[in-house]
Amino acid sequence: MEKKDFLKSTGHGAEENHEVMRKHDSSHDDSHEEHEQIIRSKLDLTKVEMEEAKEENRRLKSSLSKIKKDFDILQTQYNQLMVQHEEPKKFSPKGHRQDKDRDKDKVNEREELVSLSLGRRSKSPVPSGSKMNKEENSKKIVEVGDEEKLNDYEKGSDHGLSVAFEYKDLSNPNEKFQTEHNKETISLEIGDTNKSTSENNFGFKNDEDDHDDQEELLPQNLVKKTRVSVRSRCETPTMNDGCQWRKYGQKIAKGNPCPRAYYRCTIAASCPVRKQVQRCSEDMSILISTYEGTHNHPLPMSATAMASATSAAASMLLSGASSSSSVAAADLHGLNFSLSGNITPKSKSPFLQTSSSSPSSSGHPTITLDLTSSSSSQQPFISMLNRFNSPTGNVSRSNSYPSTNLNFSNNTNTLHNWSAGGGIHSSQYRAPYGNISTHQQLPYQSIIQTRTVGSSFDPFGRSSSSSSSSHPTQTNHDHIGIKNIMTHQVPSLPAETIKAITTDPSFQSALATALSSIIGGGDLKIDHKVTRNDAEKSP
DNA sequence: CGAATTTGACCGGCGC
DNA sequence: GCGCCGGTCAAATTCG
Repeated sequence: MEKKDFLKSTGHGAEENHEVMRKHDSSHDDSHEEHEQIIRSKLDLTKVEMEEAKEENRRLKSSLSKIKKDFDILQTQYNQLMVQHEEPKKFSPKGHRQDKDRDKDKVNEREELVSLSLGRRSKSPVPSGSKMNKEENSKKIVEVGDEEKLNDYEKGSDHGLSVAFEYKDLSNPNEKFQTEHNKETISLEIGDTNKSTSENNFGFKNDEDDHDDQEELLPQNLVKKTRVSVRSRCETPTMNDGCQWRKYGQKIAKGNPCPRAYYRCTIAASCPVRKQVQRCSEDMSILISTYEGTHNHPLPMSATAMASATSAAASMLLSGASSSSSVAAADLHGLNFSLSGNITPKSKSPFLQTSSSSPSSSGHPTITLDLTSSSSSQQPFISMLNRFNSPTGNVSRSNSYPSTNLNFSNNTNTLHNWSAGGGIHSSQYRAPYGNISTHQQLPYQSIIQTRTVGSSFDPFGRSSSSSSSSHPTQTNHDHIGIKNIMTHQVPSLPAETIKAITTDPSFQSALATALSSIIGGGDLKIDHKVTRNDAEKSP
């Protein structure tokens, strides 16, 4: 495409050159040589430009192929997990074949739209240990849920990937021993949200009813909804996060002269997701966007990137809330994820001091992604992710609810990249919302399942385990394995969990890919749709 | 003219 | 019970 345009333009330039030549021939024979020289220099210049364009095209091609490759890898991993997760339930050869076909179809459908599920749900107050034997608990497991069960749960609406981080209080000496001597692993569950009695589900809610049902049924619904607050330097009124929002209110909040704007997701009429946007009273250049609720519809690819980050943040918050009072920090290649497992006001950080003016301080468990930067570098967010060198570990708490700060502060001004980037009308900006669960995770509802082998994650909810490589189609373990994740104390597990996730090359790759779509100004319109319904409809 | 935004009114939760 | 405050509603207004 670019090449074409370029050739077109250069061709046009050549014509002009010829015209110039003709003019000179007819009028000034004396200066003919001089003009010829000029034309030659022009031609040389054009050639150089052409070479540059070729080089640029080459770079773009390679980057595109890299993105494609990453996406393929993620797809493959997801397929593997889906097959794994269906296999235990399919005993007949027929069933197996159906799985294959279904898997095939899923690949095709996935190319249409990715429904990324990033919320966190807890299905039951019952400790997971009640259903799992100790052996299972002491192992890290990668559960691939039964799709039918999931369907029961999700009641036939659109489905996203469900990722669950489970944390278990390893009070059992044996289990402690394992945590101390074995590599920590993290349970990543996809799909089956019913199987486990306690799990954190990252998933789209399918509809408002589903959402409401959940709130009615769960004891933890007594606790306020979890929010993810994103602090970013942004000149525009709102951040471009990939979603469409409609403003429905504005208020001057106490303690902050800047008005707080209230937005509602308009991608789907019934989407319960809300967003609050407010400037920081201490630094007007900082925009605080707070997301609440879970989308009940597929997200555009550009919106899933932020969703990935915010879901990780939400998982940290909730895991942290369920852990002990120690503060855990994970330096993820410089992406500083810090969290505090305690809810004591003493753990407030300087960051939190600004929360009085932040929408996140309204009594909800809030996690903050600090994307503010100290410099005005315009490097892409991806670069930041790759560098991950933030030295600080901000921990924030708001009110009596756990609040976690994910400090993305680095040398880059990620805000500009994440924000509208100019040119996009505020009403059409793309917004980051993680599909964050709206329910508070109670400590006993979290489980960390450990095993002696590493496991891997990716932002799309896929997981793999080196011990579960029995699946014939599994091919990417080397790529996604989590390396040397050691744990010594239970309290540090949430941070370690995040570390495990974010140190995973595949995670970074996927995140970078997704973010690319945003940074690219939305030119990369890849709407991938993965809906279970569609998948099941296929033969 | 329809859609989006603005803005004052209203409601519910919470603390005193 | 009252007042404060955050959040939402909905009529009025603005915008494209």
